[in-house]
Amino acid sequence: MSPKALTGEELDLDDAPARESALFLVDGNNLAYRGYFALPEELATSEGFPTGALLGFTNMLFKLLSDYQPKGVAVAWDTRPVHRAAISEDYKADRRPMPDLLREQFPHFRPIVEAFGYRNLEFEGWEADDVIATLATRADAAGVKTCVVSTDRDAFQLVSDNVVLMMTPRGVAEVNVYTPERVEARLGVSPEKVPDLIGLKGDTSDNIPGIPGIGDKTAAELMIRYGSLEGVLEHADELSPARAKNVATHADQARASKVLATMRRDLELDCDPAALVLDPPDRSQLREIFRRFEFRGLLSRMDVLEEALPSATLPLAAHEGIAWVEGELPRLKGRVGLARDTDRVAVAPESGPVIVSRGRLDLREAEIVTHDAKALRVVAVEDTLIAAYLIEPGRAAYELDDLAAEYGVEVQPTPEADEETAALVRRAALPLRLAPLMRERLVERGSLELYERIELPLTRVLAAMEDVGVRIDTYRMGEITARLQERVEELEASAYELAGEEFMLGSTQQVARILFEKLGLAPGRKGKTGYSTDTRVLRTIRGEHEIVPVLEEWRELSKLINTYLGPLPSMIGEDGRLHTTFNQAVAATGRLSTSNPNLQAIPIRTELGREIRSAFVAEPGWKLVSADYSQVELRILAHVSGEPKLREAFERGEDIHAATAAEVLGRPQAELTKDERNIAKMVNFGIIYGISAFGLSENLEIPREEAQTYIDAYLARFPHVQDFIARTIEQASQDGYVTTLLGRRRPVPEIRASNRQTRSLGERLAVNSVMQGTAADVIKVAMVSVHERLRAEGRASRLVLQVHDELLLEAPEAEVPAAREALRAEMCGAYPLDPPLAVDVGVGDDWNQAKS
DNA sequence: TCAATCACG
DNA sequence: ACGTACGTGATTGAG
Repeated sequence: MSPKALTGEELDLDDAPARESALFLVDGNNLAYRGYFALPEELATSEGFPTGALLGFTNMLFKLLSDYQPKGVAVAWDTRPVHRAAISEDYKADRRPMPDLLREQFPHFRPIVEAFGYRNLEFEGWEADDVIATLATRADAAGVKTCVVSTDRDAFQLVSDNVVLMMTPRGVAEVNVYTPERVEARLGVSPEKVPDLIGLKGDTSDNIPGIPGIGDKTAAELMIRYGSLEGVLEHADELSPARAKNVATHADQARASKVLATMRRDLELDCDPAALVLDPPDRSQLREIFRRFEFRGLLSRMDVLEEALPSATLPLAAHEGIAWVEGELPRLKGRVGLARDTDRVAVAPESGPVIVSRGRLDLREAEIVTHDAKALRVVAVEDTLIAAYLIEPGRAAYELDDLAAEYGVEVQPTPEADEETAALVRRAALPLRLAPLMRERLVERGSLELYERIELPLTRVLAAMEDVGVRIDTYRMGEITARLQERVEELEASAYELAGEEFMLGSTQQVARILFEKLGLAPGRKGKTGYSTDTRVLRTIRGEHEIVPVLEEWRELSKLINTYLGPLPSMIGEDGRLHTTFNQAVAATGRLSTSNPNLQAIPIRTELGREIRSAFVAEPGWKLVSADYSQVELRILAHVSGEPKLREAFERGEDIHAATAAEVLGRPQAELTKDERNIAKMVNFGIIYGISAFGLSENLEIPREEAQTYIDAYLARFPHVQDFIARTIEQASQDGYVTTLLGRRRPVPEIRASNRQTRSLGERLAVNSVMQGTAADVIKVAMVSVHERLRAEGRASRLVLQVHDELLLEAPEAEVPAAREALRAEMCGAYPLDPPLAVDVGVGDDWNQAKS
């Protein structure tokens, strides 16, 4: 192929290819100069401020938004060109200084970019074209349709299947757009050969010498004949004698010119093209700018922008097909997305095809980015599940596809694969694209530390705990079950006899019918489906009929059998241990939860419950060590409120409920009755839960007025607590969220509801989340520290369970003292609270013993 | 699938 | 005059 039209005049260079572009990368300096030289120098405001360059520049930015529906626009600016200067000393020296008229206008370019909702990019030490080359290359690799806006001839080399080049041949009114075919038609060479071409012919505007006497035409002919600059130099002897001599003498200069003309495409810039998403244009700001610079034409066309609103997000493609790997062990490096299904793994590198393998992959040198690292049992540098949870705790699910849609991230479909494989590939590729966007959100929220220092490391700790499990004494459990089973049957028979009929004791509706209709007992509260028969109702009518205590006991026993004694033994693994699942992205407050089985709800409050708990045992020769925080939430309350009376009571090591009662009643602790202490205890709980008179009255089974007087008395005696509650509610109503001491944020939209009931709920949530959430933060820090300390000390001791304010550890007998100390020290030192954190540690052969 | 109940913190 | 204590998970019966 020969160069058809060296000027580009006869070529069709319409802008249709640019209309497919999602991302526009603009060389800011280039465009500023372009505007300056294209428009009359005397263009100025009525007060004489020059505006020519600004107008040309602004017209172009306006055109991008109005004509091309971009998803993202970034304008790159030169900084000191230290890197380029190192290659050619002349390069910098030869540059003309910026004309004064342009210099005056220069400070105004960046604010204009911002007003359009575009991004300004500047990277210390790099020029705009290198930045653009790097970003265009990354976008290309990711499959993002990109348009580079520059008149720099170097930029031709960036054109590819995904990248087009937009040039403004005269002024900025007209645009030419280059695809690879058009570049070849214009220059006679494909884009990747552009540096060779410029190396030969030079580029006066960029001070690249090339070979004197070789211009567009000759350079193109030579390139077509020999394929590359090196090829031309090698075969110089085949040329006419005069030209051969010329080429030979300037060979080095040509090689240097090629280097100069080669754009740096591999800068280590901290910038993801996917993050260059448009903000909506700031119309009032734009109007203000247009008015100030007297851009009347643009002002009158403002309405065009209304229709040109960009879609909110920049879709991004992440992979180029699939590479199948069988039986090998490829060693992967760098950031990779990772996903797994039942028998295959998929690994998505930043660019290039996704690897799908049935065999094992060597990921030791890879930085894994994934969704739910714990489930994959890998250590990840990014976990989009965890990040999404921190950004938005309390949502029902964190499906990768949902998140992708919400963040506007898309990956290339893989039509060559079956549905299952395509989904697997997608799950590997998506986290890689999502993670940087989520990271940005975490930074905005001040939750990055929480993410990196606590939640991410915690995934490994939890995985280890799940794997270890907890040993069950099945014999002891079977014994209890048999005993209870017998008793339950007795109770059932007895209940039928007392009721005069057989009925389902597990049916609240049938129980209600028996109690309140057939036997005529006084009904208590009612729910949606009828009268309640819950524990508290039964307790109040316990003396009224013999059947009631029977029902109460049946309830307790059947609960224990159905929820624990029955199911647990069948869930024990081959290792004789129970393996729970820790859920790190469920609780809105930041707490963990456990499921299958829920080992955070193992009984303890009743004697029978403690018996069940004693079936949780240590391995022979080992011990269970239990450490629980003493009144963490109230200590956190004392800390965040700064209430001296509360703080001092903790400092003195007092029984906090007794101390509260004594303070409120104004009497010495020694004189308090059990009831008085219990009331104070309930009030303390109430404060943590976000107190309400109704709630307290329900719980203490006292009139609401009385409950209110307790609350009033409490708040009067602890004014800092009252302040804290008021401040927290005020803050939450303002911000719509509350934050824990370690930067965990919980949105509380309820607090702005117009419905009073919902709003009250929001107030309670706000107050409670600060304390419950901070307590969750604290124990998570402790878990990571304990785990890492034990590993660093080379101990066999290991964490096995977490129950909100308690850590359970299993230790070989010889390690018990060290394990105890590790727990105590790391738990107390997890956060410098005032009053300080305190823990109670116990050791035993079973969980019940360890707790007493 | 929902409501009620109850195990835990 | 409302109707709530905060956070979980598992089981059961009812529709």
